[in-house]
Amino acid sequence: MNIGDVSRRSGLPAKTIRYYEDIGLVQPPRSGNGYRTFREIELHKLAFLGRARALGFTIEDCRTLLALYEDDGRESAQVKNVAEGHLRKIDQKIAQLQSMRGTLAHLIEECAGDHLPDCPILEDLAGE
Amino acid sequence: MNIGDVSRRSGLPAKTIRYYEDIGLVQPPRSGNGYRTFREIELHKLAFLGRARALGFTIEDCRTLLALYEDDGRESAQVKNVAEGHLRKIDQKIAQLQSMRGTLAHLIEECAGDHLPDCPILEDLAGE
DNA sequence: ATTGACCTTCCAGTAGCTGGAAGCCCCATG
DNA sequence: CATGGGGCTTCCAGCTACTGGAAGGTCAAT
Repeated sequence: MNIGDVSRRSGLPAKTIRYYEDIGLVQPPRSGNGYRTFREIELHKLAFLGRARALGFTIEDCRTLLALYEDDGRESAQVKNVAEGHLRKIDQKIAQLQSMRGTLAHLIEECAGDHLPDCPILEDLAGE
Repeated sequence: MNIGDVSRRSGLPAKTIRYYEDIGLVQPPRSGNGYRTFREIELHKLAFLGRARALGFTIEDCRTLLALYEDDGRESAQVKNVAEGHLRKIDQKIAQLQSMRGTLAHLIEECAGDHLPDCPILEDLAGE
């Protein structure tokens, strides 16, 4: 399998796959012409990475999760720990965005949005 | 006012203030020794930027908002338009995060988090 | 032989800073 | 007057996770 096939089958852009090789997440062997050749195992890892990234895990988290996945001696507590840490980060981000959203939506409501220059949004940003 | 004073009064790190000068958001004049000298107007702009950034506006949005703020001929509709665009982006991010959160929280619930290797989180990432 | 779709590497850029090095400047103290 | 400490300067590199593009090699079909 060349990179294009893997890209199609994993849903990851070829550029991303090369990048993942660069940072050591996958190690596809090379064939005589220098092309990367992917086996099912690499495809599987890339699909794993794609799903983990889709859940918002950082690359470093992905590296950890992949290592745990391949470690038969792992304890599910280790995995859960990584996931819980990530969940907390997500919750923080949601809270921050919702706080911004609240302020912003309020300001937008107050703003006439007409042809006149008076604008409560700018007034707020200017500190009244 | 030197950069340290402005940093204290605006709450922005000195590094950030220099960066904002770099990208043309403020233009503090220089005194004989090469130091930036800030007047009230620059401090005011920086505080404006700090508030806009705290609401999550991008630097480019900030640039636009600052220009509108300084333009007496503006129409509040222009400001509202920028704010509404930003609100939509925030809503998209919140939705995405909440979707991730949902999946992740579900997986975490399923995971025993004990000393055994069996882990539904990893199973899900591996595609079952 | 040539075309076109692949593949390769390498460099640069994205957003918004942040850290650190090397080196002036200014004021206060001894 | 020398020295020390804090503040200021510039410049370069690094962070996250890719993405775009250039220059060039490879392969299969016509």
